[in-house]
Amino acid sequence: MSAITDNKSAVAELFQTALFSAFPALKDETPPFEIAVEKPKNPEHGHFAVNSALHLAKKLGKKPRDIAEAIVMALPASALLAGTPEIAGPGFINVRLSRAAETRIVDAITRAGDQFGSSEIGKHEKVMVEFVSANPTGPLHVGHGRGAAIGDTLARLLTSQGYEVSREFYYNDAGAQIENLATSVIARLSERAGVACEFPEGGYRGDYIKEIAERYALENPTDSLGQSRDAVRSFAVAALRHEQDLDLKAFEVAFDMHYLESSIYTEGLVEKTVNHLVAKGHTYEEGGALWLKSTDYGDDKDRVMRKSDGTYTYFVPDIAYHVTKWQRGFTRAITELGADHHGSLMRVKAGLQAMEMGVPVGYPDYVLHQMITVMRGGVEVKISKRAGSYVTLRDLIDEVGRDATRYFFIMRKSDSQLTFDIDLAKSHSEDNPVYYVQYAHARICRVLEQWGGDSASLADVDLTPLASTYESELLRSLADFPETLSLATRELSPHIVANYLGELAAKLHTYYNAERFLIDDEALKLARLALIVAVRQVIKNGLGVLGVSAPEKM
RNA sequence: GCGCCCGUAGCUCAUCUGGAUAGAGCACCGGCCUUCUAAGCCGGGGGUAACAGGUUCGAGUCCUGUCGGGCGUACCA
Repeated sequence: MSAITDNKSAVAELFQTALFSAFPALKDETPPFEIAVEKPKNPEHGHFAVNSALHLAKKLGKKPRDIAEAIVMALPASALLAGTPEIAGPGFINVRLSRAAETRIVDAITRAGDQFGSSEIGKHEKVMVEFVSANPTGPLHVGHGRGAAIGDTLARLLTSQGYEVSREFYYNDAGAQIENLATSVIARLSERAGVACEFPEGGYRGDYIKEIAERYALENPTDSLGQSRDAVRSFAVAALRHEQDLDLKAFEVAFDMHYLESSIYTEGLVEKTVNHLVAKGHTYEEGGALWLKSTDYGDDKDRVMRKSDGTYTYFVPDIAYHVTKWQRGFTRAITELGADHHGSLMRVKAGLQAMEMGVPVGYPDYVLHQMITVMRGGVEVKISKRAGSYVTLRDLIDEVGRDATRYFFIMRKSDSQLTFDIDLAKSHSEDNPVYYVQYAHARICRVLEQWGGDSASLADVDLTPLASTYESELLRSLADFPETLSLATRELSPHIVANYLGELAAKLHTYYNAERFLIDDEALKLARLALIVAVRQVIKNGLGVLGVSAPEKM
């Protein structure tokens, strides 16, 4: 529980008392009318605003301003408030906190430290975040990178809010893509051995296929033509999985579980799922195929589950996989995908409902991310040498670093398109949003270093000397941090955290440039240092949620 | 055709469960280096929130329609 939540709910409680004493009849309503306290955008409107007078105007048949006045008159005395709240505009009541109430947030941050901003909202509910889930058919590309950054940040957010989080990677290691991979490697093996062969239509053409063929031939001299298709296939999959693991490690994204699509087949879950759906009566046969009546559950057309040739379409294992999530006890599941997969959402949700096994409507939550355009020197970069047709995650990490890559991937709403400007991500200037935030952290470290005292000794400093508008602005922002995290978690929107940090850093830089910290007035100096130590803590916690480091020097 | 997402300053984007005069940065214009980092600061111009309706005391935000952009819409995975 943070101090500002205390302030906000304390203000709400105060006004609730006043409201009921001014208009006792409201208490008898079911449910009783509740005061809503909000934070005005404009600082001139105080710390909090109460707009209940506007809501109640019609109900009470009075003018909003008269109602507001009656409420203010009925307010009990409180140390929380600075002066009498004023009535403004059409009937807003603007509340200003006393200095003591306003600065409480600094103590709260000091006490909570790295835990500041976390909560128990999740009540240890088990939630699975599935993300990346790339086919092991090539190096990870920038889209996977965006998915990795978003998924991992969501997992961190959920953890901070008291959920029990499990990260999972779903490997599509079965099916046509994998056969295509094997075919491509075999073609390169033939080529390498000087055997004439046509490269397969739609095969993977990146240089990495040649590398794999080269290694396979070296390690399997008796099969340098790749005549053992099974051996080639498993060699290639293992090699690419290993490479993807290394990329993710460099990105500092770790998974608790890798779920193999092939295990869905080997464990017979496909048949089990189909039989279950048939038994529940949600299927029919037509044209030799077995169809799911997904239109009964909101899909725009029915879907084939078993083709007339007897094989299953891909979405059956998708359903079976999501069933396992539910059966493994994940009462919440988040599936992070590229937006080009959005066609499968409705089918999976429909399939899960048709299973009639108590899965809540809307399960799982989908978070989709839009395409990325990579820019360098003002022109779009489309190709990496190794992968051939796309830019790899590794290219970005190697060129701009993990911190900038992660930050850039999450700083925009995931469902809007992202332009990744490599020059910007590398630059050490305020234009670079990551640099700007990290620099704020380093700058505070620098001031403390110059001061030379022990920052732990600032814990009990008297904060009442803080009086400038810069300081009020910072206090206000600090108080917003817990809500920012809970909002970002609720909305499954990591970019909210990045936006917050950008604003906090801007306020810090403005403060830094306007006021001096190392001054002769000892009381004011210590108060200011205590404030910026709190700012540093919040920046560190915020960057931690994004998986970005908070450097002490830059 | 149908479904999903998007449309806010010249550009990139904010605007928290509907609130008060829609905000930042870049770019542009004008000032500031004897300073804890000029890797910076201060000031200025710039808007019919795609468009048209509706709900509301109040709409960029919710609903409907139109236009524009992206993606999807296989007995492909």
